[in-house]
Amino acid sequence: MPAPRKPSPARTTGTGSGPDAGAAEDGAGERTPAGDTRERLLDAAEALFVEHGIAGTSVRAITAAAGANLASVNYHFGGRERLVEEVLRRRLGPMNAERLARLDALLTRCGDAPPPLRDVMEAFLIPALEFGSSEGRGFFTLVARAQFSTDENLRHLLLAQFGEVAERFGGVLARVLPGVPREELICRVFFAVGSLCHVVLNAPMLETISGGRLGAIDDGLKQRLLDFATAGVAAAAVPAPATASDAPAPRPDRRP
Amino acid sequence: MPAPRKPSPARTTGTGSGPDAGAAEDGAGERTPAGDTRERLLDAAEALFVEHGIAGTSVRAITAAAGANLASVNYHFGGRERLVEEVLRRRLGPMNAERLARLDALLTRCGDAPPPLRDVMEAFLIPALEFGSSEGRGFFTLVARAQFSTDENLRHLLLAQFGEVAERFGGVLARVLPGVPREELICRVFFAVGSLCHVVLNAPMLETISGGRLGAIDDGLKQRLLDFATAGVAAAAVPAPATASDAPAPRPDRRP
DNA sequence: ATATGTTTCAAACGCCTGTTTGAATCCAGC
DNA sequence: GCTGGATTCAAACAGGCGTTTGAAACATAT
Repeated sequence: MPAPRKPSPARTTGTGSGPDAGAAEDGAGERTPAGDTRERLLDAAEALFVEHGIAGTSVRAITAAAGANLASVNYHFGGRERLVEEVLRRRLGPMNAERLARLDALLTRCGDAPPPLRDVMEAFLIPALEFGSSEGRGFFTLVARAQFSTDENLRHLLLAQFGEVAERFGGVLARVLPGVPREELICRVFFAVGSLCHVVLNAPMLETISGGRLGAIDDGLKQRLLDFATAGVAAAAVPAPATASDAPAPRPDRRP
Repeated sequence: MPAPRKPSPARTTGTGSGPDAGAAEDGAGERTPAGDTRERLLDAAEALFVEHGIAGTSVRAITAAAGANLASVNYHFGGRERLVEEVLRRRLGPMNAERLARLDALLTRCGDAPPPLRDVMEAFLIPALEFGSSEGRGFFTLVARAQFSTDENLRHLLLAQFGEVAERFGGVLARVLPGVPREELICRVFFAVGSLCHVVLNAPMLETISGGRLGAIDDGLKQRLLDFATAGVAAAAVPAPATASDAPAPRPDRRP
């Protein structure tokens, strides 16, 4: 019996009498009177995940930080794993919504003309960085970590939430860089996400490398990342595979 | 007693009679007759770390895969943590050595002229990708994972091994892109490392996103990463911080 | 005041982890 | 053919983990 869950009799899911049940909402909305504990658990878990990683945070640590009983995680969520998912889901939606909102605002502002690439990248990157430093207090660290984790379950969750964002931005980018084939665009945005995650997770390391001159995710660093990603995504379509010749591949300088 | 190590009497380090001892070499070189087990442990650990992550691999799994006794890890290395370090150290040296060798070869080939940026980036990126796909069978996945782990110990290890590489490449890059301030260069290479790690760790995810058209770390993907990183590192020095104006910042097109 | 359903609680369970231990085994040197 | 150091082995240890349990506490409606 390798499956560690659902072992007890009579109780089919979770701990049985708990309100965990459905994946999305529990029907009653959030009018639960003592839903207090649930929220405290989510907050405590998020904070601890950011600091010690998901795998490095125990249910005991979470409940202790939340001032709740050890069993409360199983009661409210039906298990540790489902709590993790809920922590991610809670902020992933708003974050991606802001990305899309910024993109919409940009498109509106530009009318029929294709928007500047840098602004598109900004709409994509900045929300992640903001969620990662001020509002959600480093939430994107969590996303980045989940991205690099070995847990297939988490990665699927991220991929699912990411779908609409990828679709919309992909479409706009194809319009901004009409000469670049679709799969090339996918690649480049993928690369940019890598840089983004690296910054969010390893900003302290950057501080060490630079001897203290860099490190904090401030406006300067944001601009630098934006510059880097913009230039990378805009790289020439199909550069010469040859190595010896110099020529950094002449920029098409395409712009309507 | 929070410290889990060195609890027993008479034995000061590790399990006592084991040959682990010093951090670097144990003086006798590698002429140990039955050093066979030690090597098998390292190989098995590396393979399992690549597949299931470092945190997700138990000493029991390693010893089982190596056909060794459970206690052998403690006997030969003095503990799980020291085994992890050794697995990393064993290949990190050669990998960075190849980076430097490629850089030297490039410099020799170019004589007094500053080498093309793309070739410099290639000397930096390709060894990691090769170690990550053919020779060391995905070893760089391990480095990338350690980079993103919460384990401060591991990250310090990486940083230490990375020192000389950073120094040398930083110097050459400063010569190739004389207009870009040092801290800007550091940042950009840092970003490129992020892309690199993302590719190595999440190539399967790229496959999902692209609908199967991309995914394997083949020559095509390597070239794409190289293009992206080269363009990003070569981004204009200090672009306008304004957002609305288009102008992807005119390329200085500096080249001697 | 009683009955009902929800939430909290302390305690335990079973499992897996890294490590330790002391005896068994191997293998050279004499 | 012993002796002694190196290596392997099976077994156990202590501790942390996620989860379960059944009763206590609470709130609410009748």
